[in-house]
Amino acid sequence: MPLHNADFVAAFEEIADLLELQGETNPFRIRAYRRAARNMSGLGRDLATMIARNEDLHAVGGIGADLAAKLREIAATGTCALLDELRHKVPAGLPEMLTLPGVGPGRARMLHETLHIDSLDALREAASAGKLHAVPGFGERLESRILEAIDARRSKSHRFLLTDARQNLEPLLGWLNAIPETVEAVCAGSYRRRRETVGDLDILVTSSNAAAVMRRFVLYDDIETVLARGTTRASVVLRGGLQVDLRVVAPERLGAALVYFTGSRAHNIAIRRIAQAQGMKLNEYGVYRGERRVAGATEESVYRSIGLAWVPPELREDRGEVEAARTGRLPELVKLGDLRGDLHAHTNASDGRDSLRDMALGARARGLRYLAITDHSRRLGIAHGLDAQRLARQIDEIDRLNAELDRIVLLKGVEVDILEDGRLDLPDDLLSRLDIVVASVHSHFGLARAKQTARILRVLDHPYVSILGHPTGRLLLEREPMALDLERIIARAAERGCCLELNSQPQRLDLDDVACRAAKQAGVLVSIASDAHSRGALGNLEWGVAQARRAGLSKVDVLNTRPIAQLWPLLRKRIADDQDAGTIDS
DNA sequence: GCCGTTTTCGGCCCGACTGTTTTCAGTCG
Repeated sequence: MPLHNADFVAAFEEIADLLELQGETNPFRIRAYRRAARNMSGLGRDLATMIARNEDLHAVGGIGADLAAKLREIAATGTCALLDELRHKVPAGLPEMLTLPGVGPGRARMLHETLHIDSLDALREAASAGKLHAVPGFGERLESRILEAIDARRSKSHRFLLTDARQNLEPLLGWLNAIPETVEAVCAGSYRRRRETVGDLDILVTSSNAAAVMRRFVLYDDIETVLARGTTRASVVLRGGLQVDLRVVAPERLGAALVYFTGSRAHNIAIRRIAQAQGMKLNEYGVYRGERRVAGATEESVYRSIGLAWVPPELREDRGEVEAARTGRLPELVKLGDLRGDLHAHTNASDGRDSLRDMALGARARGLRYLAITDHSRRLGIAHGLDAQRLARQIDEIDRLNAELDRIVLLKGVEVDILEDGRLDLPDDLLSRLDIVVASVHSHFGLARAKQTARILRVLDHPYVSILGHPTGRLLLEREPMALDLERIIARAAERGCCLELNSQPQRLDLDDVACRAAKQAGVLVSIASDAHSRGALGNLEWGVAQARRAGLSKVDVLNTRPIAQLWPLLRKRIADDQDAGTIDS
């Protein structure tokens, strides 16, 4: 049973947690495991394969001889001696206590030593019996906060889709900007980096009167709990369960504060080390050489002062962007305005809400020059999928509309279902009449990895498939991605000239940023597609573009940045290749 | 435990806030 990158990451994270709980005195040893885990999770290559091929793991970053040996041990046995030993030493149940606010390794250890608490249940019981506040380092307030956190944990998930975050964010920014003492309120944090889900909102307010802003902030109607409140910083929880961290800074420090508050933590650490190496100090107030402040008003000034180009927020994950910023090799990221069209949309012929015409006009209103109509195929009964006759009629209808409409072209397409064995849900002679075929999985998500991979590889080999739709089938916060060997799929897509979709529905964002980066490196074009089921949902493209930017994609890496004339050969390339090879009749 | 414009040994990001304390450790971002 080959392990996945997530398994190696989990093992190292667990080692780090257990080392902390065990009272490891060298914090840098713990940090080494966490850093290696983070690098592995953003790798975009299959670690088990790298290990099997005896490749140099040093390239992952943060992995030396010792950690490399542990990875090989884990690959071979599923675990390693150190992990086993630590699990034996540290009571099970202590690691999950680390996830509670206010409980770190020190207090978790203390709880176990004094009250023999070794699970959340035991902790809850002790807290509600009032036994906690007698423990050194604990008091009544911490006791009740822990109790609340355990109960809240049971009812709420703690990450949010970007769209849900935005619904909370916009009115709150409005409220903050309406405070007279506010110069400007802006969003930072993982939302600004457009991570696919966010755990909280980080908001930065510039003002020369922090106290006044703080007083007004905590009066915001939607606040359920105030977790912390200081002179320049506060944390609250909104009614929907979303945490908001607010920071007030002087206007002339906005740049440094934005860098600091946008993160990621890993990126911040990386750039602070660079500052330090040059004899400077970087914090949320500015860049300092000795006592002298040399930068901080703008983000550009902060990066420039330590010899870096400004890094777009989406790239700030310490995945190579710092080195790229140092050497002038940052990619020019794709922008929403670069998209010339959209290659995945539905109408009311299947499960969409709007008509062909409305979808066409909606796309045109957004400045798009083409829109592929890709309704579902017959197999997806629940979506009223099209059979051969209905699809043939839709093709004629699109021809009529195209003759009538200007400044927008509809492409004739389908989102054809991938059957369990990798065959498609519509006959080849019909698919051959279409401009574009998006093939997607909507069933049998649970196949074993080898079988699922073979299923998808078969699809990529199909002569009429232009794009693999939402390749992993994941639904954020709901459904895990299918078990797939993405490295092989990307390699095959490259070989066959097939494109991969970055589905822009905020609950999909599929492929993710790491896989899109791997696709780019393999030379596979990515289709940023709305998968809109209504005219309004064409706006999904914004979310997809953000993930593409996180992946470091440029305009040239994205299929649908091309004008329509350049699109045809890319959609039909493999048919041409196969015709050249004589495998298909002209 | 990693790693090197400085270093093969000695560094390893930096500051705010809380709670429990009477000066600071632990936690968090």
